[in-house]
This record gives sequence, C-alpha cells and structure tokens, in this order.
Amino acid sequence: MTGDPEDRADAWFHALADRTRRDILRRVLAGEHSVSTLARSYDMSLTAVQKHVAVLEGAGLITRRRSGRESLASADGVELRAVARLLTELESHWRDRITRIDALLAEEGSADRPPAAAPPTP
Amino acid sequence: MTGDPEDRADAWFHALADRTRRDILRRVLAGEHSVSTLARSYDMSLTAVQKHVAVLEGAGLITRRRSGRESLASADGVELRAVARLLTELESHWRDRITRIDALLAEEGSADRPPAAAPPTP
DNA sequence: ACAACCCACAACCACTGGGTTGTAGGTTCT
DNA sequence: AGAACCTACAACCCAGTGGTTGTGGGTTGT
Repeated sequence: MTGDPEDRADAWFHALADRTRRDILRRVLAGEHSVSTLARSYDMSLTAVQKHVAVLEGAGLITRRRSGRESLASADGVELRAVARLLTELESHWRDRITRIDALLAEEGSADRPPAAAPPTP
Repeated sequence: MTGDPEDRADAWFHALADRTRRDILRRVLAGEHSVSTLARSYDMSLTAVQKHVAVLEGAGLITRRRSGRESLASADGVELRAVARLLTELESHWRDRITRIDALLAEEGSADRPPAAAPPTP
C-alpha cells in the first residue's frame, strides 16, 4: 500500500469493477466466509476466487485471518464509506459550479434591477 | 447500454479506476471542456484523451455535444450520486449484520436476566 | 498413519486496456 | 481559397487482467 490517495482510488475502483468481486464483497460484508466456501458459489476455479479475494484484500476492502487450515475473509463497511466519500468529493466540483452560476445569475439580476435605496459599491 | 445494473456498475467502476479519467471527470464536473482543451492538460496524445472521454461517456458519467468543430464534454453529479448509492447499498449488507448481531446479544442478555414481571411468551 | 480437505504459488494463455502513430474529414479564420 | 484547428477512426504495441492447470504443504478427522 503506497498511501498515495490516487493509488488507493485506483485499487478501490479496480477492485470494484468486477462483478464477481462485488458479489464476494457483498457476502463477506454479511459475514465471515472461507475462500473455499466462497468458491463454491461461482462457476470458476478456486484459484480464480483466491485471486479475486487477494485483489479485494490488496485494495483494503476486506481483511483475512487464518483459522486452522482455512482463511476467513471478513469486511466492515468503513472502507466502502471512504470510497463513497471520494465520490461525494468529486461531485462537489459540480455543486461548486452550480453555486457559482447561481451567484452570477444573482449578480446579473441585481444589475438589471439595481437596489432602490443604497448603491452596491460603497 | 444494456440496462443491466451489473453491467452499469462494471462500466462505472472501470471508468473511475483510472486517475486520468477521474481528473477529466473533475474538470468536466466543474464546467464544459472541449476534448483538445482537456488534452492539453495531460502528458499524452490527444487520441488517448479522446478514448478516456469515450469511456466516461460510455459509462454515462459525462455527456457530449457538438459545437462547430469542437466537442464539448460536460457532466452533472447525478450519475455519481447513483454510484455512491450503490456503494451505500453494498455497505448496508454490513449494517444488517451488525444489527443482527446486536439483536442476538440482546436476546442472550434477556435469557441471562429474564424480565421480573411478565414472561416474554404470552 | 492415512485420507480428505483447504490454501498458496508458479506457469501458462487469451483477451482487454492504455498508449502510440498515421490518415482523413469537417470548421473556423484570414 | 488556403491555412490552422478540432475531432474521428484504424492499426498497431506492450503490459496487465482474468482465467486455467498443476504441484506442494499445512490441518483436520478417522
């Protein structure tokens, strides 16, 4: 993990950009699952599922602990909230524009119809 | 666009999984930009930027309109909110688990220390 | 001790993704 | 008309991704 926000975002979105991984994430968010248990749900080899789990783990979206011969994957929603927050920050660029446009319109409006009492520039 | 939610999610996250595309999205959310204007900001060919814009458009994250010889890209935050909503839905799996665990703990607690007055099963 | 099971890892393969260059067509400006 | 500009598209290259099989090692149950 490099710590660079852009790298983290790359890892997050890349991990989420596969439907199998999203499904694994759903299951794991609902409770701990072993890799082989997860693998039984998909029409692919165990190794493939292993790799998907590794990608999710590398992105910090899930964690694993060993219990005897099996490796249990679990996840909390905290990291997902971080991803959602990033999207909200992106969206704020748009909201900024909207408020900027509103400000312009208001200014224009006041230019067309100047205040009756005091002039705007003291 | 297939309309299948999983396909849409694939497209969304894949589009967001590239820092150049995220940056383009930021700029475009802040206001309309032509493709060549965008291209000037990056150390890559115009064609590469064109492709990035096409991916974002394919994912429904931005739209384009032609104005004379240039193609202006713009975006609103609505689609991004949809992505964030999807993440929140994923996270809800986790919250469900937490509330389930809380319920179990509460049940256990009441079994250890049953109510003094009325029995729980009427 | 042995079989059955779960996992890790290496090697390989087909396909996609991000990047390039080159060519060509429509627009704007002078 | 001609130059400069913006975009579109095809063809290609290389790296990475998602998938496979095979091997091997630790764990559990009989």
